[in-house]
Amino acid sequence: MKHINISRSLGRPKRSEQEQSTDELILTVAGRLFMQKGYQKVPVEEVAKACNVTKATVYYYYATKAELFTAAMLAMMERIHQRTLQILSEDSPLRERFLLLAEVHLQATTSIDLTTFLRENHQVLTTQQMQKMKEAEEEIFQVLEFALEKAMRDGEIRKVNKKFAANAYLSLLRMGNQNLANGSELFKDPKGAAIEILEFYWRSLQN
Amino acid sequence: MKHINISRSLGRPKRSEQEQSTDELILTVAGRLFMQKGYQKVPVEEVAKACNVTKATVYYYYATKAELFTAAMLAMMERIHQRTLQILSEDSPLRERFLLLAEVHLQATTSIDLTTFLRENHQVLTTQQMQKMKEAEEEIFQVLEFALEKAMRDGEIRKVNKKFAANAYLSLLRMGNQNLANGSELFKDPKGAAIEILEFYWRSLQN
Amino acid sequence: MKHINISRSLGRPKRSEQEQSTDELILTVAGRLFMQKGYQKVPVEEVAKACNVTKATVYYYYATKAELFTAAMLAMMERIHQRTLQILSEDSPLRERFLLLAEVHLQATTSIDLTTFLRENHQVLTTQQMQKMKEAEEEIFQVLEFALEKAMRDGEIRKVNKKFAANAYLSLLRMGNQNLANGSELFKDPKGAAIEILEFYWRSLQN
Amino acid sequence: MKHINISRSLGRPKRSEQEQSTDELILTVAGRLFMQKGYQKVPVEEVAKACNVTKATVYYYYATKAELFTAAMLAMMERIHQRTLQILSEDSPLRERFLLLAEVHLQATTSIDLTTFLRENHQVLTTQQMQKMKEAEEEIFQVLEFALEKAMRDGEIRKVNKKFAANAYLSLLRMGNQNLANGSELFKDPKGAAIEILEFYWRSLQN
DNA sequence: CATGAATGAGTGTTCATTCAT
DNA sequence: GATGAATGAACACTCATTCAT
Repeated sequence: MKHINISRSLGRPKRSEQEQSTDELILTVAGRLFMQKGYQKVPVEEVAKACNVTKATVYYYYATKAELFTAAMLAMMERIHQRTLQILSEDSPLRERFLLLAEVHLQATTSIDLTTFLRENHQVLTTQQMQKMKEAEEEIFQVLEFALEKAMRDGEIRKVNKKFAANAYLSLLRMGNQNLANGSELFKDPKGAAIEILEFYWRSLQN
Repeated sequence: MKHINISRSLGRPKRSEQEQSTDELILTVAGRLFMQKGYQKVPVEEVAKACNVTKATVYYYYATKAELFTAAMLAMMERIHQRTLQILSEDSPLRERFLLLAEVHLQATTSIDLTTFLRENHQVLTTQQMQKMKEAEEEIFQVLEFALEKAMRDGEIRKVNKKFAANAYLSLLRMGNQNLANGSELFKDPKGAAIEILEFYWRSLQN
Repeated sequence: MKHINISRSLGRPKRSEQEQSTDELILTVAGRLFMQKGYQKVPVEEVAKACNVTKATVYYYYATKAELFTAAMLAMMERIHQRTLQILSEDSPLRERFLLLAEVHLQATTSIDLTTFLRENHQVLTTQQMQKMKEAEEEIFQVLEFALEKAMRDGEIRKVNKKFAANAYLSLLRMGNQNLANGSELFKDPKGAAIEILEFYWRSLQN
Repeated sequence: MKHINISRSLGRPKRSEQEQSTDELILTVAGRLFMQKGYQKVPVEEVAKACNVTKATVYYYYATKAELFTAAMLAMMERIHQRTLQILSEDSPLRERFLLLAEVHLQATTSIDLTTFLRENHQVLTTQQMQKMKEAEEEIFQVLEFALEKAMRDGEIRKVNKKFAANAYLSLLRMGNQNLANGSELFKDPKGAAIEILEFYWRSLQN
């Protein structure tokens, strides 16, 4: 209703937040802030200011803070979902695709791993809101599981519990993200981290 | 007036909270609550009430909420440290010790993985407080790394970056914890989870 | 787009709200809502929604909320005025006319007694707005007073302060309304209430 | 618990609000303000300021605004109850006692008639809070009804529905209060009003 | 050792009102 | 004639913290 989506260049959707409609701008900014500081530590006012609008404007579009949070997270997850889907749709060997995926996600500020983050903030959300989040999360997992399943069928990797393998993969990526985020000397750069993580992970999948 | 502790169902009451001195009681209870709900969502008042004392009493022992948090976390980490140290000090094969460690920690409500938790709440702490936490965390890691190093020297596992391996191990354990915590069907019980996780992890360490 | 009025149970919908012009519709609906919940507890938005228009539309017709309130109340009072005038214009004995008036008003959701209601909300109105209200109220009183005066002249009732008598009459009607509105067992139905009230009131007017 | 009632001279409890404990002070002031301007139009902050404390202090004693309101009203009603009881307990003729009661209440800023007032603000209260109010109101009515009943038994007045008669009496007093409050020329002073009202009312009770 | 009282600085949310279209 | 977008000013309520006793 309040959406007037005026195009969206598929290539690099980063630059020029000014072009977004106000509600989209709020969504993007809120998502960034919530991820950076956590739900509790971002007053609605801060989101508003970062968007050059007033608190009341935020409430014009999103009825409650929790709803804004939900919407922002869902949008984020959808972006991740798409990016993941796109990478895994190529037809190179799974190992290559997983490596690429790792690189991409270790570079992104928005981690693939909303899991932890959501769990922390799950208490403010209504059951329905949580449900939506779970579904969105599940979709992302399914993309991974599907790719793993195919690789098993093709004999590219050994038979494993695909759910487990998907979880483990994301878990290791999250570890990478965190070590990159804080100044740990474990990894120097995303690329190196991706390689090391995948090399380690892959051993567990090998025939 | 005597404390009349009317039980508190969640998380087994650490045998005989009544016997602890007030400051220890506060520490324990605070630790439990912070872990359950997160730093932001636990008012000092709540800690106080759960201890049958007043807010002012909490402040009598701990100058600020952040300090209480720090102290509670350090105590927790110390307990984990000790437990970990104890398990890894035995002289069975590393794989067995890691399995046991996994079992123990997947059963505990207090996860071995404070890493994530600390990162969330890191903004309220002073640099000094963070420093202490880092050190405590580091100690836990070192126990793992030491065990891994020895196993490498003994040829029990292949040569790997021990820091990386320790991180990966904890990362997978955390994944286990989370899947056990929310109702995911991935694992049915801690024991099974421990086995599956270790089996997966170990493949990456094998010669 | 057509109005799709999905019924609104409380207070019979004043036959065919759809036919009214928008400004009249707003007036009617606002009147009903203000009476039901009180000025303060009816946001302009609520009036708008109940009319299937937007807030801005309400402001298009009425410059401020207070003005809308004033207009709605005046319209209401005018209706009451007319109804009262009509009943009291008949030439049956005063007692009969007062009884009929009582019945009619105890059945109406919109009480004859705006007095109290206005007093509550008098602080938001401008002096001029209050003035108009006072005048409208006064007109209603005058109809009663006129009838009382005539009855005195005709010897139908004893000599009393007509202003006082009019006030007392409305006061007792209000009491009736309230006892009917809340579930008090004092009265079972409007008709019975009217009879009882008039019987009591009349004794004070008798020669 | 938070009450430390340090005496209370039975004679004239008006003067010297400073002697009251903070919670009592808040109660008194809140009562006065709510009666003057209505629940909605008195921000908690205003109550606080009028007491020379901060908003937070008000909330220290009363969990919500509605609770403060309830407590203040109950206290008021209790005072009215006591005053009424005291006056009606004397053993002069009912007419004299009712006259005195009328005088007293027409002079008081705090009207005997909370009925209307409560009805307006009833929507913010919980059912339980409303219940308490109703009970307190009922008690006041019972004092009146009891006196009326006795007068009937003694043949001082005719047989009437005592509930009705009590309601009517309060209704007329309220009318008096309102006409005294706004500048209506109907009454010049409380004493005169009391006399006129009682004279009118009494005719309906006479044998 | 422990507490009751008090507070300052938020923080989510509401709402009357304006204005360009 | 009607509206979507935006806002400023309130306002209820929370909470970490202080302090005299």
